[in-house]
Amino acid sequence: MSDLSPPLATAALPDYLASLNTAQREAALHGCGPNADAGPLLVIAGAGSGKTNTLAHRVAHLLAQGADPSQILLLTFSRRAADEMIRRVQRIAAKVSPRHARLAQGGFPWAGTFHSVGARLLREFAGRIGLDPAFTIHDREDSGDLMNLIRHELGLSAKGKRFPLKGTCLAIYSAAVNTQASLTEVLQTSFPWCAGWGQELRDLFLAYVEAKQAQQVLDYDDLLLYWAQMVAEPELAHEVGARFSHILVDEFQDTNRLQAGLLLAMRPDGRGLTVVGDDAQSIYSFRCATVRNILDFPGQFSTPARRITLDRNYRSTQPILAAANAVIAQAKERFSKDLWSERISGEKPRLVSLRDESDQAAWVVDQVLARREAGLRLKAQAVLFRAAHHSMRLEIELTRRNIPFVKFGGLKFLEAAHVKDVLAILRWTQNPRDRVSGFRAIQLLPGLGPKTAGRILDNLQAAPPGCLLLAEQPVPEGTRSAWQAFATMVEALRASTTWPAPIEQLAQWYEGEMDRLFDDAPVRQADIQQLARIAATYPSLERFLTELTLDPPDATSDESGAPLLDEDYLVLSTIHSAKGREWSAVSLLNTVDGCLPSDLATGSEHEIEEEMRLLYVAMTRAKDHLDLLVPQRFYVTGQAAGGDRHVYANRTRFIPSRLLGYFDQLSWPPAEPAMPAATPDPGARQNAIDLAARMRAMWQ
DNA sequence: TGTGGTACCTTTTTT
DNA sequence: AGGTACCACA
Repeated sequence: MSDLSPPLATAALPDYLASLNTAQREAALHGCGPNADAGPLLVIAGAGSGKTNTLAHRVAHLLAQGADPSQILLLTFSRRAADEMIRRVQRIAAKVSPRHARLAQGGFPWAGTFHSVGARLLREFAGRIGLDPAFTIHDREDSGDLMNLIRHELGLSAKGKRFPLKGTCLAIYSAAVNTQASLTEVLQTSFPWCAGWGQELRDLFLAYVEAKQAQQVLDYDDLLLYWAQMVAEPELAHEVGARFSHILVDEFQDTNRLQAGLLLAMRPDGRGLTVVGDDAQSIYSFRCATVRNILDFPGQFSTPARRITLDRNYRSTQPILAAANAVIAQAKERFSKDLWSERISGEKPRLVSLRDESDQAAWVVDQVLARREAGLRLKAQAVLFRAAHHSMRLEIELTRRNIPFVKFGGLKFLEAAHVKDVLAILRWTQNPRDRVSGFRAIQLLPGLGPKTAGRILDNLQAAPPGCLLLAEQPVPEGTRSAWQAFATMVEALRASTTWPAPIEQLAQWYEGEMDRLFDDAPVRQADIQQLARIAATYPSLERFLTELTLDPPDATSDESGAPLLDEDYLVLSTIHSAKGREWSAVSLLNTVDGCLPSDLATGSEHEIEEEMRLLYVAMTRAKDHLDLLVPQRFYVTGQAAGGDRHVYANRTRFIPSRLLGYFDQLSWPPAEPAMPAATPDPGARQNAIDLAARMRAMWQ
């Protein structure tokens, strides 16, 4: 190994680091070499500054220095980001030596999100912390259902509408956990309208926690919370920390206090700890992420962390960057850098005024096709938007004109009722104490509602464990035979030791019930088959359930299977889901006040600043072409088809007049003088509505 | 008492 | 596409 680490000052750099610039190289080499010390490192990496590449080089270099891949903890924002990182590490390692290439090929078992790594650690240490290693993981909806159940049991729903709804309760609970603040504090700062319910909420949360423990169920927050509690024990903290020679964290600006706390507990002196982030791209404060994590990081350790800034942008042309810099320069709390680029271009980003959302959709499609004619693949183009439903008109237009697209963000595969049904049965199979899943599963049968389901679950709970009396549960006469079939199937699933045979059996049973449960059963049936196919790629039921909950397939393409992946398609994405990605051409829909900033997020200065960062993130995704679209009119919902009630929208407040110089402005359709067509054209609108109806009719 | 149907509303961003 | 409120039927 010593021959791999000559004194850096005198030796030539290894070839595989030659492509990095000075700052990137310093980040990759930090703490390596004879006289260096591997103290904590903070990398401030601006948009498009080669952050992933730098981190990947650092990991590859650590391997070259003799680090063991199974001792590297690599925390990323999503499974996809982790995979991308590992692919690059493997490419770089291949340049180091065949031995290192093999080493990297073996994989990085501890690369993933905070939540999925937490789940792995907790299963492994379950015995030591009084947890059943077979615990199930509830997603947000499951957690909401359980919260609702408790809310009801405590009689809080009976007090009328004034008690917060389940979603709000869960949000309050989650905020308290993730910010590590007291309930009183959270209520005061974030939920002042619920402040009067402090004691009731405290009771509710206690009962919620007790229910989760009795059912051996963990929610998203628990994966972090149990992890944090585990490493709060010095002995366990040392043991867990010692498993990892290096800890690297990507997108550090989007971590919350709980996450920062557990890093610190595992690495009190910061040795071997690297965090990378960009305060200008912090867009997850609704998940309790705090920029303070980055700001406070250097000072947390006895020797302050080293700070390296990457401010050279390799992605965007200079005019795009100038506009983005001008937008983010308006931010009040801001502590870094202006990005610079050498990519000269005469093309400024465009600000396009359009009549309404239908024109916006038509215009975007025209532009996309024109660029494809000019040789730019659909895959190199993307359409971004603040909220998932903003792209609805565009999706209709794309479908009508036969242009393939993939949408990221918005409604998930796993949130569809039929997928949740199947998963609920599987979870109930794996963990009979999981009441939320059982509750949902039982009610799939005709004639069985909440009351009967509750009674059956009570009976099962009272019976000694392992006693199979599901089939004997009292159900109404008319349901008798259906119940027998259901009970037989569930018991067969429980007895099964093979995988994935059980899901085939379950899918078969469920498909038989679908005609009764849904009007549009045929469409949903395809999803069930897809789910079975996905399941078959996991080694066991437990792994399937855990990883599906924590790393759900996030694009429509993941659902519709492999065929699409080879084809060319346009990317539609929420700004949040576009994080870390880049395209040659980017169009941003609805760059108007009310959409960006969202009118639901203009309550505080804090929220407005975050909306501004969202615009910044969206703009910095573009390499060569950037269009910001400003539809002037929005038709009001809740009126007859073709109705003409509408509101006028203004350009986003984040691009005030004095910034207009950074953009080329144009209107579409171009004003046609002397043509009365500028007045509303009811015929055209009628057509648009008709198309929407035709889209629906395809599935009716 | 419990279930199932209908009408109406609302939909930020996500591990 | 889901949740909720309300009403009708077993």
